Amino acid sequence: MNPTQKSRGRLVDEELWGRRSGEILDVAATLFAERGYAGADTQELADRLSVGKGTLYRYFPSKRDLFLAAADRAMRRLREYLDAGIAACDDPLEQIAAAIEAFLGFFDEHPEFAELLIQERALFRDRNKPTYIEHREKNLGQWQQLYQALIEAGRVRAMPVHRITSVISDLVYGTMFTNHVAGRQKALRDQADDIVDVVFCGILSDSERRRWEGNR
Amino acid sequence: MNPTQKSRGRLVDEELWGRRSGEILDVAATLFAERGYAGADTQELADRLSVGKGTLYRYFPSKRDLFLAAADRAMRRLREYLDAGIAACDDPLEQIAAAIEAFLGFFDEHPEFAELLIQERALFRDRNKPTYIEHREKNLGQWQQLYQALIEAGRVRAMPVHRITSVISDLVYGTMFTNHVAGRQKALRDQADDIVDVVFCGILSDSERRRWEGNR
Amino acid sequence: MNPTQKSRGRLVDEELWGRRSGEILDVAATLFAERGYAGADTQELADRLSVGKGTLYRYFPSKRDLFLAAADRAMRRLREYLDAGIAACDDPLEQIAAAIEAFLGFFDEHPEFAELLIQERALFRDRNKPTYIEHREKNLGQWQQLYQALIEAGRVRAMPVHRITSVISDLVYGTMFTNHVAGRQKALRDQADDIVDVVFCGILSDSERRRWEGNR
Amino acid sequence: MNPTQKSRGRLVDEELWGRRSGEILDVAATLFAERGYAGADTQELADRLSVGKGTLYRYFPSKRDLFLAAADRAMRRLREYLDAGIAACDDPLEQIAAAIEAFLGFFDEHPEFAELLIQERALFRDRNKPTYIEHREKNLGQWQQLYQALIEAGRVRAMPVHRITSVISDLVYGTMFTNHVAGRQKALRDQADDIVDVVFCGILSDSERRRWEGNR
DNA sequence: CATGAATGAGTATTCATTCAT
DNA sequence: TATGAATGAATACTCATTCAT
Repeated sequence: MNPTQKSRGRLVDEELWGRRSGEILDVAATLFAERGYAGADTQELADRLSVGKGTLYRYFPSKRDLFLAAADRAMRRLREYLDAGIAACDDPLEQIAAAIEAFLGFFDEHPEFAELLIQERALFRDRNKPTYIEHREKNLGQWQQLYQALIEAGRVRAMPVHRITSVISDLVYGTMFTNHVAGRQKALRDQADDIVDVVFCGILSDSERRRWEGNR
Repeated sequence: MNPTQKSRGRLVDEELWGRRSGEILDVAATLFAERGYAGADTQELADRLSVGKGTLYRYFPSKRDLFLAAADRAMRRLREYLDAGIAACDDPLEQIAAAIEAFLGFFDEHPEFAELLIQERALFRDRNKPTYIEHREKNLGQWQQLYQALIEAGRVRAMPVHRITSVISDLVYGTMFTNHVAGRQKALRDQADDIVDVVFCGILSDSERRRWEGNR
Repeated sequence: MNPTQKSRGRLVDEELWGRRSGEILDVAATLFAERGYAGADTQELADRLSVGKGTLYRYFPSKRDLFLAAADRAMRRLREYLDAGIAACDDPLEQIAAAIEAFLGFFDEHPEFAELLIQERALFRDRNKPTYIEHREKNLGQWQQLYQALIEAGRVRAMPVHRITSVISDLVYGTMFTNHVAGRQKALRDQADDIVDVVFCGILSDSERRRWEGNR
Repeated sequence: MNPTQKSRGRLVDEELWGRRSGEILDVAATLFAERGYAGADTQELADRLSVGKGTLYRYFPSKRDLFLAAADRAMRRLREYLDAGIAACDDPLEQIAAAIEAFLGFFDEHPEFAELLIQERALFRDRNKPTYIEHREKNLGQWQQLYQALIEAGRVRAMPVHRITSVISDLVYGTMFTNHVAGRQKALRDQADDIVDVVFCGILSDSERRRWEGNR
């Protein structure tokens, strides 16, 4: 049992551990979404995974931790999905549009993750920050840099960058929520275009905009 | 026990009924917000109201119904609050701005109602439409008429009106949620101004907007 | 609802409460004795009492509290039993003999109470003092006064009174335990006589006693 | 693999077996005493011994057997300890005193063994005789012979020998229990002296003893 | 009408034991 | 032989709801 073997052994174990954790979280996310947190029975989760209930507790110390881990996993996946969407564009403005569409597309493909985020805040009101807010704050900085650069390049109006990030963040969250709860009413692409159109250009006519800006 | 007395008696009863229902819903809304739906004990509700537990069940057939009635009441109050805010302005654009600020202000004053809406969807996933969505759809028509008129008056750009209502609705919901969950970071007035600024004028510079619109 | 009625109502309630508590404790003591603490199922207790499980928890906040209350009740009953036994005698020495016999007789009649005391210490090792020790210490003073008087009257040898109380207490506890666990091997009366004979007169012959006392 | 090697191998194995069993029982006794039977986790036992959980089951078929073996081991050690104490004296009466002191001293040095005996009866009520009672009965005969000889030698009063053995056995058990549970209140030596004084000489004064014996 | 005592369904979690490696 | 990952039986406690008074 030399260090190499040991190390290899550990690697295998860690891989196994990570794989099984992931499987559990995937199935758990779906179950939580289907039944709600309270309605989700640990026994059913074990049955769906074809493992004993005790095994679940070897990986996650409680149902609550399992839920929160699933929510966290959802946000990591969202991040990857967004990054992939953004990377497909070169122009910063197109990156913004792509991020908006990717955000909505992600939750459209994974309604169970939308459900997780909605439930988390309702059930674990004691947590300082829900998973969603935490991830949002983590990404804030890079968006603000991007907007700052666009302002300096004269492509975006001069305004505090946090105004842009706040409005867009809140808008996409609200849209995701409404889509999930009330059902999406139009093509995803069109929906993203609507958002981008309003956020980029505003709703006022040119003449009215001049008047409105003059008044302030 | 003549008809008159009976009728008067009924009137009195209905008044009493409505008053007590209202008291119950007020206290219930606060309790649900403090403890969450599951954590809210009917016994504690009865204690806070100084009535027996059985009495609650004379007014509402179940805890669930009580919760949903409280959520519905919150939305009625929101409606009244918005109407009052809108009525203070004459200009349609200012009415829009006022409605946005009133919406955020309402939930700022009544965080327990924000909590109710958040919890409702998480807990009663079987309901066709959450209270919030139902009320939103109920008010949709009048807003669309208002935007249609503004477009015809050349004050708002020509675009499908649902685009405007969707974006604004989702944006204020998302903002309300974020405020409630993560705490509001700036003055309510400034926050409303940010939203109005972006929605009315967009974020692009004049030159960039022309280019962007040219590309479509 | 004048004070008298109220008072009467309360009395009735307290009576009812006390009666039901007592019934529960009686049945619980037997069940704990039969099955042991861990083996005693709250459901079975409820069944034997023909009440719902929830009712038990209206009277006792936990299984543990129920057990401890039953142990405490056992000690109160022992005390009453001892007092009755002692009261039947006038002569102090006969009172001592009577108390010893009563102690053994009590646990002979109520083996479930013996079981309770034995289990208590094994299971609730965190308690400062088991019920038995607490009651024992509570009664210590009066026995010491009695022995002191007997010494002053020249009926008991001059010696520290705590020596007498300790030895007798430990002896009757040990005898109770052995009887309960291994079964009593002789008539209760004879057993008590054996104890009294040894404690009162010692085992040494007269000559040997003189030698032994001379050596010290 | 010739017979000799095999034989030697077996011998070695048996030694190893015995040594490891002993180690396990030592650690187990301490753990059971610290946490109680139910609170003692086989995992923690394995950890303290730096072996796998499965290994424990190669030595003892169940947790219960492990506990009982530990209790049995405690009694064997007590026996050795008593024998050593007795062997230090020549005079039978002094041997009795020595045995009493040794008994109390043993459990004073090994409170974990006291705990084991207390727990055993509470938890394994199905056993015919607890370990303690079994060992006690095993030693009964030799003590009775000793007392019989003392009676014939006129050093102990004429009385049934079982009276003496019962009283002394029960007394030392009760004292051990009280010491363990409530804490010893005086020097071990003094405590033993108290017991011996009462058992040997009784508590009555000479005159009262004559009267008492006359009455019977 | 009002009460609140009684109910009992419903569930997360633990941990001794097994057995494939 | 030794291991420790996997198992699943077993159980106290809560709290919405009922209904006799």
